[in-house]
Amino acid sequence: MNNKIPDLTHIRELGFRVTPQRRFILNALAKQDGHTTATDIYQIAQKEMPTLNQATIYRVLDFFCGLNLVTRSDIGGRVVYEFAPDTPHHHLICRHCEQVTVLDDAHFEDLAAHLLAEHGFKADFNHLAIYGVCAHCWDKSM
Amino acid sequence: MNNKIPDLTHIRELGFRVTPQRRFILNALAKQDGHTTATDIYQIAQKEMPTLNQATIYRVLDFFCGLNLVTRSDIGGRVVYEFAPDTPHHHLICRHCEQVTVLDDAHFEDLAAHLLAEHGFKADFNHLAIYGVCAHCWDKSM
DNA sequence: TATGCTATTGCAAAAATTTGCAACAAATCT
DNA sequence: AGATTTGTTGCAAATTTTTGCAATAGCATA
Ligand SMILES: [Mn+2]
Ligand SMILES: [Mn+2]
Ligand SMILES: [Zn+2]
Ligand SMILES: [Zn+2]
Repeated sequence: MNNKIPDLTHIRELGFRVTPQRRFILNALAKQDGHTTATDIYQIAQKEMPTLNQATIYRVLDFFCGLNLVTRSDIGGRVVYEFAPDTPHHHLICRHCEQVTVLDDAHFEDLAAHLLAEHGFKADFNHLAIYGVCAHCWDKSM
Repeated sequence: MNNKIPDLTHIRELGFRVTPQRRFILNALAKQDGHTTATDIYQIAQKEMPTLNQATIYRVLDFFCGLNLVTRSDIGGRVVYEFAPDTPHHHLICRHCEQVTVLDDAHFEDLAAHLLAEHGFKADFNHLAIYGVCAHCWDKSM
C-alpha cells in the first residue's frame, strides 16, 4: 500500500494547471499498489467522479508520464500505468510463464553512466519491461 | 534497405502453419527499412492483397513477436513493428526533441550476463526504447 | 473580488485494437 | 488424389484509444 500523497502544486510552476481531474487520477494511481490500466481508472471514476471523461483519463495519464510522475509500460500485452515511486524499479517478464518480477533500478546505473559518458545521453530508465526466460522455465526446456 | 527474405518454413516444425497472409506480412516488414505501424501494413495490403483483414494483421504481428521474428515497441506514442535483424538494436529517445537514435545491443551484454548470473534470468533485450534527454537538449536547458 | 488569458475538459466522432465464432485451408496420412 | 485434423482467417461487433472543437475553469493580475 502506498500512502504517499502526490505533490501536484509544483506543476503549477511549470505553467500547467492543477485540476480536480488530475488530482483524482493521480490519487487513484497512488492508492493502487500495482500496475493499473486506463480502464481500471475509468471504473473507479465511475463511482467516485462519474463526470470524469475517458478521453480526459488518457490525456491526463499521458500528461503525468511526460512529467515522469507516472510510468507507462506494455506488460503482457496490456498497457499499464503506475505512480512513479521514489525508487525506480523495472520488471523481468518470462516469455513462457508470463511471470513478472521486480528488478531494482541499481542494475542500470553502470549502463546509465556509460550512455552519459559515451553518447551524452541522460537516460532515465523508468520502469523498463525486460523480456526473456526465467530460471524455472529455462530448466524445464533443457 | 533490407533484402533478406525471411525463412518461414521453420515455423512449420513448431506446429504452426505457413499461410499467404503470414508470408505477405513478414515480407512487407522486411521491405520497409524502419519502424512500421499496423496501419502502414494495412495500407500496403489494400493494394497488394486487398482481402487481407485488419484483425489478421494484428494477430499475425503478435504471432511473429512471440517468435521473436518481429519486434514491437512503443516509440513516441506510436506502436511500431520491425523485422528483427540478425544484430539486435535499441533506441535512445529524447523526451524533449523526440529524436530517435540507434543503440547497439552490445551495450547490454554486461547487464545480460549479470541478470543471468544473479537472477537466473535469460534476458533478450530486444529493441528497447530508452527515454531520456539527448546531449543537445541537455545543453540548451542549462 | 472581478477580469482576462488560455490551458484543460467534455463531448461526439474517428481511429485503432481486440474478441468470438463459423468457414476455410495448410499439413498429414491414407 | 481424397479424407481428416485442427490451426487460421474473415467478418462483425465490442473495446480501447485518439482527435477536433466549443465550452469551461485555473490562476495571474489588477
Ligand atoms: Mn512496476
Ligand atoms: Mn528499431
Ligand atoms: Zn518462466
Ligand atoms: Zn533532444
